[in-house]
Amino acid sequence: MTIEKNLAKTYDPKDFEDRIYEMWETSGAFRAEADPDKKPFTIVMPPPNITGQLHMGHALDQTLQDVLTRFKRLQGYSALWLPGSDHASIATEVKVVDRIRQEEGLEKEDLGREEFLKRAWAWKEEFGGKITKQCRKLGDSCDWSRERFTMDEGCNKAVNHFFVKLYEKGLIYRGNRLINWCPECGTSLSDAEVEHEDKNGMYWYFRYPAADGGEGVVVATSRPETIFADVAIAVHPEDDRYKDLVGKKVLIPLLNKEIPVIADTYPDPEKGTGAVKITPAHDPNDFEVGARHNLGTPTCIDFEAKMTAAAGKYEGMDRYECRKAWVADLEAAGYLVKTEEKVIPVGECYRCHTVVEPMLSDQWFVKMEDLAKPAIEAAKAGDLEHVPERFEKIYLHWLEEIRDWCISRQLWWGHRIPAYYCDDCGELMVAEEAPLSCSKCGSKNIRQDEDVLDTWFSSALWPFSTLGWPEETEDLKYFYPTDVLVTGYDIIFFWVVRMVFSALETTGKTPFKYVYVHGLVRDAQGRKMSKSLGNGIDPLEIIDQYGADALRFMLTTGITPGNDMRFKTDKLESSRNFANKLWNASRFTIMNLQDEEGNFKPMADLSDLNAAALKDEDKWIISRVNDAVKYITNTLEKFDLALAGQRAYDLIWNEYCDWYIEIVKGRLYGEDEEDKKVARAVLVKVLKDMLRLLHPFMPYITEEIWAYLPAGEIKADNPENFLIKENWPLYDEALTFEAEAEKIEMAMAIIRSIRNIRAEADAAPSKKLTAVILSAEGKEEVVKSAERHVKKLANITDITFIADKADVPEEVMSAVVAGAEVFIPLDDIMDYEAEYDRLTKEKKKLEGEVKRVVGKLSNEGFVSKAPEKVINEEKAKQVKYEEMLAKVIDRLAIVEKKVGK
RNA sequence: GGGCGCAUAGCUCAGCUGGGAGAGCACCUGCCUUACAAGCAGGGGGUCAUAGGUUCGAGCCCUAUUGCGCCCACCA
Repeated sequence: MTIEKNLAKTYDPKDFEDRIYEMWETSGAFRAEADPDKKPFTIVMPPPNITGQLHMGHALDQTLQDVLTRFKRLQGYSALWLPGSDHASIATEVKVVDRIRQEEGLEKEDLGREEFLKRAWAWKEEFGGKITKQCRKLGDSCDWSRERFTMDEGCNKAVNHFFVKLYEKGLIYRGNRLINWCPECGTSLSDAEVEHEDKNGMYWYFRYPAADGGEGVVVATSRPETIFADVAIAVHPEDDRYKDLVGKKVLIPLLNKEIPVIADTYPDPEKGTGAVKITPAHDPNDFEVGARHNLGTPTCIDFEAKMTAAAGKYEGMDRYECRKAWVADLEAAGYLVKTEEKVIPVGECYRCHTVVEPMLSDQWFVKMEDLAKPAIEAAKAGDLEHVPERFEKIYLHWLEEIRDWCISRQLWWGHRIPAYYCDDCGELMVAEEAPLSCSKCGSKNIRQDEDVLDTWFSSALWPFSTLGWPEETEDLKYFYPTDVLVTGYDIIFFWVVRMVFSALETTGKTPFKYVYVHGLVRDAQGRKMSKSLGNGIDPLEIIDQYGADALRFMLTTGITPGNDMRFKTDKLESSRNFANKLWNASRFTIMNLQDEEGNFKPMADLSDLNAAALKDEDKWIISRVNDAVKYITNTLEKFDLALAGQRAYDLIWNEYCDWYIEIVKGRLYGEDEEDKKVARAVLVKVLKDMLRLLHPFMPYITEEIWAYLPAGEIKADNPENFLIKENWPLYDEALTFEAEAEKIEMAMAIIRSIRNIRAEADAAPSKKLTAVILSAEGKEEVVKSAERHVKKLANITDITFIADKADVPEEVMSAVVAGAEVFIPLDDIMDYEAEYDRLTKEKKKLEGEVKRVVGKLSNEGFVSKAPEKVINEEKAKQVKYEEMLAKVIDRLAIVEKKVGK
């Protein structure tokens, strides 16, 4: 491969992003091995659904993971980011059913289970890999050689093993219970899969006349269509209004069926009429009451949400149509006492948003109480930490309130439940492998349970099933438990909670130490991105337009942990511009390293910084880098990526580009050959450190630039020299050069003040000026050291340093900085009005500062109670501001005369 | 019914354990200065939602209030 000598003129991420990704991948840079010489760092990727397209949520989620992985990899960890995808039982089945309907005009039942599954697998082969290909565009540095699928052989084995284990411990059971049923999807749902929404609804108050001809009782209901399955009316035992009715019978209106009035503590006398109709088959509370009183469980709604024969003439009607007709009939017959409009919380299927029907049905359940307890304790003991902390509350609350988990689904696509029934004797067998004959009667007529498992049952095992569990593999020993799980707050219940209790049950350890929770990416108006709104933004289009690095930087620096973010293009543009800035600064640096042939010129040896002939600005920028190293490392360790990224931005743009490069230009274009070697060496050293620091955020551009720098001895075909495998810079106390930094900061202050004077006095930047600088006592040397920089960066031809106020020339504009006073003679274009305005403004500002500081220091309470350090700082400020203020007032007196005020 | 988050510059948001209010974008002025106009230099702009409280000191801690948003909850 031939290498251009310098970077392309313009930054165009399309030129290199794909090429670099391929280079990383083929060279095995993402591969992580169980290396005993290194410490492990592990993240398992939340597996995207095979049905999905990569959306902004993935982009955020994955970029966060990639930043952490790359950071740890640079730090020398054996960093494993394990990718994969999820079979997404319901979602995929729906898609495949749709496809078969459209392409073949068939329903899944027409095909039969086996044929259907063939289609589903074909679908997976065809589209399942799409999303992982899209991940590569983002720059995800995951170990693709370990890519897994929640329904692959290993995962299936883990699922069966886990199921059998729980069954044998009595933690999985089969039961006939009320479950959440989605009539549209035709399957049961877990509690987590039901979304609650407040809807405008109605209470209907109906009279249930007494069987003996009395008035009976009035009952409120929001679901009149369930009346057909009423088995009793319940009242509170201490409710005096109904005392006489208890034990008697009332009639279901119109049906004239007798049901008893029972006493139970469930009804709340304050609510409704205090009397409640009991419909055990269609309401969870009623189910409990019914069970307590042995009332039976008649049904009036079927699995398609249609009325059963119990509804008489309404049989076959949709539940809501029936409601309308039935209420009308009741009203006509005079049973409707009143209605009341009311907001009613309704449970909906999280997939299709059909209103869920509580249905009595045979299902498999995980008994949660014993599993939840250790998961609660782990969080309380700190074995599991949520970032930000507040999400622990959500996690705990859910676990504390948890009810048994319904895990069977009436679907075909998924892990089939490893339970078998003997057709002859009805024996139930649960086993990892299908039994050949009945363990009880020996019959060969064995039939596997028809249902599949909740998708999340297999996802729950993801952190260890992907590493080989239930086998005790080397990988499992080395990489497990994982370090951090990165995910959105929206799936804490679905997934995080279940991973934790599953892991504690099987491996005895929390599956990860940290749960790093992020928010949602919303559109520019703050709305949730959704298919129905059509406001989703395709990450691939953004990458195409701005480059993956810009997108990544925007996503990772635009967030506050745990909070939602808005997707704004201005932030994206600013990220792209930042990449461009880095590109150009690098181009400048490389250009100055090379001779005409493009060979690198000699550079000073910086291995011993104290021995090297470093100038103030060299030491200053080295200090700044060192400071950034500390800050960025610390913030990344705390998962505060945004702060880390912003510090890198400041370092590169404000410190390196705006100041260091501008200062160092004079030396690069100068005569001192030895000093040029130093300048070049520092330029590269600092650039390389910056590239390392930025690499986790912007991996492509940093890797591309790296390949053009000397002494990585970058050969694009030598993977050992890739930036991705470099070392993270280390903070070094010895690299803080305070004295030199003070000098550079003085120069910067003086330069800024002169530029300000220029702007105020309309003196063009190209106009050459001279300056007179008066040093404060003790600051002479520091001020003098600014000469070279001020001349160069403020376009000053000559500077006179004075120590006596008497030497200040007559016709000047002036500015006060801490430790010095700057005077610019502007004889021909002197603008005293501007000068007057400026000084007045400056005076006001300083007066404010002085007032505040003096106020503080004259406050008895402050002086006696504030820490000494703070007091000393305030005292120093007082001296500084008073000195500056005095100077400004002096100047102002002179200028006032000039303008005649 | 329970819980949580947010309210800071025109916009989007930072602001770590309380100690001189910041960034990006937008805006105004001047610059094609030999890395970069996706740029450079300079500048304007904030009673940190409201009211109390704690403290020598509050954007930050406590209480209450208002507004917006989110989550949980077995829906008579």
